[in-house]
Amino acid sequence: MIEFSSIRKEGLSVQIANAIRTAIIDGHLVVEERLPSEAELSERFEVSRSTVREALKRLAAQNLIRSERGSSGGAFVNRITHDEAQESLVTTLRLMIGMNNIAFEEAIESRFTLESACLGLAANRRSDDDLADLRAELQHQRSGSISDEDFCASDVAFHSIIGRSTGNPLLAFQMAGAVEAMQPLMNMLVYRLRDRQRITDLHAAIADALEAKDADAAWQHLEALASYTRELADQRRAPRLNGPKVGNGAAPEPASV
Amino acid sequence: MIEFSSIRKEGLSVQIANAIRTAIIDGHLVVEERLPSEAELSERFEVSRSTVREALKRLAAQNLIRSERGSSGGAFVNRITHDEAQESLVTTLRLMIGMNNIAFEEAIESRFTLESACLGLAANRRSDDDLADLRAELQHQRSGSISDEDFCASDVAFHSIIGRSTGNPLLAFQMAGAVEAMQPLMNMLVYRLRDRQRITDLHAAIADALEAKDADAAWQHLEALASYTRELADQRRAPRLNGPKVGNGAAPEPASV
DNA sequence: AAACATTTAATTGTCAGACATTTATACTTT
DNA sequence: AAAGTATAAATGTCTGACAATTAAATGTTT
Repeated sequence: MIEFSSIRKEGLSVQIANAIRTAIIDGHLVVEERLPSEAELSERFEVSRSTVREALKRLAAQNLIRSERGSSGGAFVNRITHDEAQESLVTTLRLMIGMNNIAFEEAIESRFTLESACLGLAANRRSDDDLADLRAELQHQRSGSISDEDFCASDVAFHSIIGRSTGNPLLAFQMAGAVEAMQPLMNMLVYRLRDRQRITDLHAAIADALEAKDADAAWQHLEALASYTRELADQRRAPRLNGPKVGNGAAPEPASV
Repeated sequence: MIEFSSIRKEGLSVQIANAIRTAIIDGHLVVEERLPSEAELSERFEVSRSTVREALKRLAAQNLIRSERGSSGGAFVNRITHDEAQESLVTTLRLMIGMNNIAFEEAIESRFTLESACLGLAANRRSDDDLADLRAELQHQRSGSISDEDFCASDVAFHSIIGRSTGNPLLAFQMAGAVEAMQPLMNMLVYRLRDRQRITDLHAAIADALEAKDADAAWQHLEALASYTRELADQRRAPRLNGPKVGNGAAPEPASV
């Protein structure tokens, strides 16, 4: 184990959390290594066990460590899973969108910009498996019986697969995170049946272009999809201007479609 | 305030944290709203104060809430600042890179792919202020006296400004996060003086292209920068194969396959 | 009456010690 | 040898107390 230097100002638990976090990120504590027990840490830092615990909870919330109970238990440096990382990414992006006056148009633009960058790579690299996955989602979307929620989920999946098709796990990660983070926004759009049809057709066109490894065509159809999304967003807003004032603004969900 | 439904399995503090987190993300608790005091929460959830505290610490670690002391203190739903969000993004990306076998090439590709997407927008939208900021960083990079660390920091700043030049705060956010997250990787590259010169020249070429609003030229120079970065990375690795064993071995680890 | 000082109340931060729960290991019994 | 049992070590939770901080109420002086 390493020596933690002593502590001075600001909340004790915060300082302890920072000390350990730094040790992890700087690599002094490697993945799966076990930290000293809470009792030992509290002696080492000369604080009570509760204080150490609060520090550990902070780190656990960031997925940096994981606590196991029992005789050979303790706190271990966590090998973060892809899912945990993605959840964390999504949370961060959503907070960023929700609390920093990000306009709907900006969010859409950011997402489609990222996706169009992915498309360039995906068109050259997509595997047959990727293509099959895309087709599977398309079929799902075409089945008229699925709910709005399922349609949106399938939409998220479709675009995540495009990210995956780049063959670059980091790009796939960012792409999937962005798409999922914006799902609540997309959910606000009313998907009438006709809209679904149009969207699914554009998805199909993109899949075709990827199959043909035709990046230009893929871009063109993605651009069409982006415009159409903006159009739907405008439609949803414009009529309201003359209509009755919207009660909440947050939860649209017009009764039934 | 809202009613929290009662709790059953899994760690109590985790459940409580989840309950409150959900309330925040779903908008039942709005920004700057004050949560009940720890004492009240512990009554409401029928757990001890320590348990509630650990839950709150978890949320605080995710920047979801902030605790203030004193008479009118308490836990408040946090309006996350841009910097906090970015720090969180950077941490997540770094964990993802460090713990999920992301190759150097993949990281570089992801970063330059994102940046090239930004360049297209930035070429049309960059303000004169953005341009001035880019020039300022260039001048800084040209002053031969700065340290390696400062050079890297300026490099990060330069590319973040490109993200900002898109005029899209969300893209800027993602771009800055990606660049900063990869700084440790870039730092591994030895920057000889000649390298710096070359890099700065390419930066200047990009800035010129942005000034001329010439997206194609900007892409071309960014591509050159990407290639050069890959080249440096290769140089750094290849000679080692015949040389003495590397002390640390933090990155490679092909030892056993 | 206004400015300043003091007390008070509410709230989070920390501490200490106890008990409950979980889990691996060592031991005992069959 | 296998199965069951005790044991020890660790985290999870509870309880109650005190310290530190802050805002507001209260009191005091000019």
